[in-house]
Amino acid sequence: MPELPEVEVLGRQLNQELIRKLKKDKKSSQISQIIVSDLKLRTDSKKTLVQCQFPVHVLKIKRRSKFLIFYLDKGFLISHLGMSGSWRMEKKQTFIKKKHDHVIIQFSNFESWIYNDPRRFGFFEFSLDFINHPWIKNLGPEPLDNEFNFESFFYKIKSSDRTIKTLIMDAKIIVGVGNIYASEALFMARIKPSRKGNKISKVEAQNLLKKIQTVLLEAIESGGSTLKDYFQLKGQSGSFQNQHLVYGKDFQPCSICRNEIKKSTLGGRGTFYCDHCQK
DNA sequence: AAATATACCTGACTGC
DNA sequence: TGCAGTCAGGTATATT
Repeated sequence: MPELPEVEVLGRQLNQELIRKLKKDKKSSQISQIIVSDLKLRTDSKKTLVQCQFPVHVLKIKRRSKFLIFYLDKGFLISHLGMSGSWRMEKKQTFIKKKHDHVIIQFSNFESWIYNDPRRFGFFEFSLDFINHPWIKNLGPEPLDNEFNFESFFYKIKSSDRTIKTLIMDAKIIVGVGNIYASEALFMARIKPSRKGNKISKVEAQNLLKKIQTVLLEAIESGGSTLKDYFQLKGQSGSFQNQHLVYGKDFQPCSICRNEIKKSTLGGRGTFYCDHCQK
């Protein structure tokens, strides 16, 4: 499900919730325990959690790439939603458990944050140092970072024989762009997804970066895209799916030229584009 | 070096 | 109704 905008929205909501907790009383941001189901996610969460000393306070929650990082007073919780993960909150100690609840963060005031993930492609680990965590340390730059280095981005593109869509979905080159927003940004930039990186001009790359940033920001504004599994903290859907221009629109008319939107496969992923508008 | 396949999973949907 | 096959917002690794 979740690409940068969806994770960002969730992170902001969790952080807001944390601020609300902190206003109430200090103890409400204190985690008393974390309960993990026996079914493994991508990795064995339990193995890493034995290092976590309870109780522990949550200080803030931030997104890095498609990961949510919970900053604790000692260490970090690192969460990734995979394809079908979601977080929800429960106010009461005795809440109704749902199928595929895999992680329960229980606070000292008995409120909980629960991670649910049918497909279990998600990821949840405790780590003393997230910067050097194997899944974090090789990540490329954030597209919405003011310090984003365009020259370095363009160098990686122009020196590659790979298709531009796989390049912008490569987290070593730029993080947060998944299968939906890659198709959307390329359409907005009028670039065919199958173009090779070394055939992209500097001006095109500049424009593409701008469109990536635009589409991500707009999606955040809309609360993300909800196709099926993505929900916000209190179960709300995002609405950006209503603004998709090409993703999932094969056989439908292009919003610009009215020719049929096409679907192909690149890097094993469904890819949507307008053959007429995108060069 | 890059494209492809495989692996990790469940669930929704299609066609017979 | 059931059963097989396909596909899905991700990512790492192995193989061609």
